[in-house]
Amino acid sequence: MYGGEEEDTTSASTSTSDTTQDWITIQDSLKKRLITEDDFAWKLPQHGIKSSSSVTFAEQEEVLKYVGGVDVSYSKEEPSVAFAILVVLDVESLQVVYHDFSLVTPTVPYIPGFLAFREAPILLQLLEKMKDSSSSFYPQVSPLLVPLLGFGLACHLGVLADLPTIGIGKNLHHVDGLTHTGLRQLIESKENSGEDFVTLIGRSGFIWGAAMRSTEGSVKPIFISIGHRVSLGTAIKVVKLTCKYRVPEPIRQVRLLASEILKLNSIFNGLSR
DNA sequence: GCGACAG
DNA sequence: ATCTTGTCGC
Repeated sequence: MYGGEEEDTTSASTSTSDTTQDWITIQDSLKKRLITEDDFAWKLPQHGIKSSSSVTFAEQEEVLKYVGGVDVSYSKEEPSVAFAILVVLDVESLQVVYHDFSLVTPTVPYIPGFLAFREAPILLQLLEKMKDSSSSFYPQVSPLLVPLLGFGLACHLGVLADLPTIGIGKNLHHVDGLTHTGLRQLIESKENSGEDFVTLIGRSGFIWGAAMRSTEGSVKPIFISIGHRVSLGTAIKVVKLTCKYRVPEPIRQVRLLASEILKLNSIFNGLSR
């Protein structure tokens, strides 16, 4: 695409390029494969209760043990350098039991609304590499740091990897009538409901997700949305299990590893000039 | 009117 | 996204 075919960035963005048109088509086909209810073999771990005496068949079901965290981090100084990172945490100890990363050169541009086309393929590679190696730590579910969106990275990667995923946002996006003040009012009206989360329903009636106070002391909520193969109710329970601080541990740990890797990379660059 | 609009 | 030290507070 050369002269005269550039995207109009000055006026209202009603124009869409050929690539984004293709992406919309792909997105629509992935949407059809999205499963919005619980569809997995494991059950949530029992909290505290340990019956050593009576072990029934029901109790021998697979229990959730490994929760994944993925991220793509970009080097500021070197635009051709990025890292895709995967960690897996043991849900009981919240310790990292597996980590892997790959150096990637971003080729797909970042276009708002289409982040998944840039990041899902490289994250999928890490998951498939892990699956191919028959690692016993392969995640049973993975939260991803994404805001509440209709069909974002969490859904996109979930479908591609056929992995149960959960969307985690740190901020509220003003869509479908959801506003900061509206949320504030909703929280106040539900203050004595005994729940530590509120369900976010848009003007259209669509359930976008939930806002949850993830830690006792935290004022600012996190925003939980459906990814693939996990219902909102289950998503909330899984997130609660992994919240030591406001941001769920799998995401916090993958971000910590990301900053370490970027730091080392920048030191390495510094030595060679 | 301006800014913000996942990274 | 990426860049950041110390500092305040529980």
